[in-house]
Amino acid sequence: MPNMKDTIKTVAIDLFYKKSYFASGISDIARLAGIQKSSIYYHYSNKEDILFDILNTTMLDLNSSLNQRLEGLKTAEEKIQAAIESHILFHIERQKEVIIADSELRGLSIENYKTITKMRDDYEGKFQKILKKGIDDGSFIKTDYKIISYGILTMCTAVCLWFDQKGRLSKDEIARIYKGFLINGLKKSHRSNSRHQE
Amino acid sequence: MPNMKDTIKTVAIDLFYKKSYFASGISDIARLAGIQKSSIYYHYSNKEDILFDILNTTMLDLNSSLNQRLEGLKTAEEKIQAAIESHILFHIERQKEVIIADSELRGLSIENYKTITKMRDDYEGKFQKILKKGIDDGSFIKTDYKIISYGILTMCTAVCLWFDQKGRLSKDEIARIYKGFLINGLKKSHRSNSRHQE
DNA sequence: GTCTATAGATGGATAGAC
DNA sequence: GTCTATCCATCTATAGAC
Repeated sequence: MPNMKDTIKTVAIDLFYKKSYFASGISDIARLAGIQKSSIYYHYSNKEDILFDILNTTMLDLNSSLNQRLEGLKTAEEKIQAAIESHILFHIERQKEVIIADSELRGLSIENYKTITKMRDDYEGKFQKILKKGIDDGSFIKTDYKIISYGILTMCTAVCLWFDQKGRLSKDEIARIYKGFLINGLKKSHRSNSRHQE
Repeated sequence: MPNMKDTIKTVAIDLFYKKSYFASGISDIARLAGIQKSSIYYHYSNKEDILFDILNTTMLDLNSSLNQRLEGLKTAEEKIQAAIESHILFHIERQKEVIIADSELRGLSIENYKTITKMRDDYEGKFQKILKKGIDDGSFIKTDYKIISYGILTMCTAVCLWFDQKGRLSKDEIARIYKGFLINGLKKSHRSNSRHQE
């Protein structure tokens, strides 16, 4: 039994995803929510407020998903695998919201913009910390960890753009393939390993 | 000496990049181009026509950049390196346009949408063909070449989102780092190589 | 090829009744 | 908490003079 504020938020997510924020009108939201457009303003102070609510919730949830998934893990390799998996699964499960988060930041006021990008930067920082540790302790190849963090994150973020619920592969299979590829790219060529056979 | 149509296109690229397509008005474009808004309609039949012109040119140029760069190359490894480099450099050199191309497809009519996505799919197909060849001939690890093509392409596409002209690294350095990382991820662990020392 | 003028619709937002 | 009614700004696009 969702209250009206949740209903408004849900239809707004749908609209912003399908038509973009600026192409969606308050009247569109009201029509889909089944109320008059003036009633929107009882729940939200203006249009941007709806957008901010969506982005804020999304970033908070993204961040706590990562924190939960990392709990108790020790090595950089374990951690980066868990972080990659968490990021991919979130970007599939919350497809519409993360697409909005990735494309509608221009709809925010300067202040709100800073709030959201700060959360995003903190989140990225956690990936960078893991990568740096793995490079420093010799688990990963020597590379520019900042640039590679952008690479990994944007590659896994973009899954939300092409993932198809009815497609050939499940979200878990995609996470597995990406993890394998990325870990292979991060690790050295194992020539120093004791194993000499596959 | 640009003509007025080019001027309109240039300021539209700037506006659509900064404010998004739907948040940009014909009056904004006219003001920046230094003419009255009605004069826009002498050069373009409507607002969408401007967007389509931008996207069409961008896709044509992206595609021909790739074709030129691939000319004469033989092996899958040579080809994928060249393709990655071409893709990254284009996404830095034409930053504004590719950001529009990646976020404003919803502004197109069904017909125009099909035209642009067809060009994008053909372009992606070239990457997939190279990857498949490399997997089949044993140069690359056995993996899902379609999924990995999305990974490589979206990772290199997203460079346009974070690249900073005044930043620490040049576009060539970024291309080199990404190429190294991706090739390392695509190739086997060399355990069968004759070299046993770094 | 660019102008002035304007049509006609829709945008976000507010006032005040219930 | 939702409604009706309305304000005013802005939007895309067109007509017709120069």
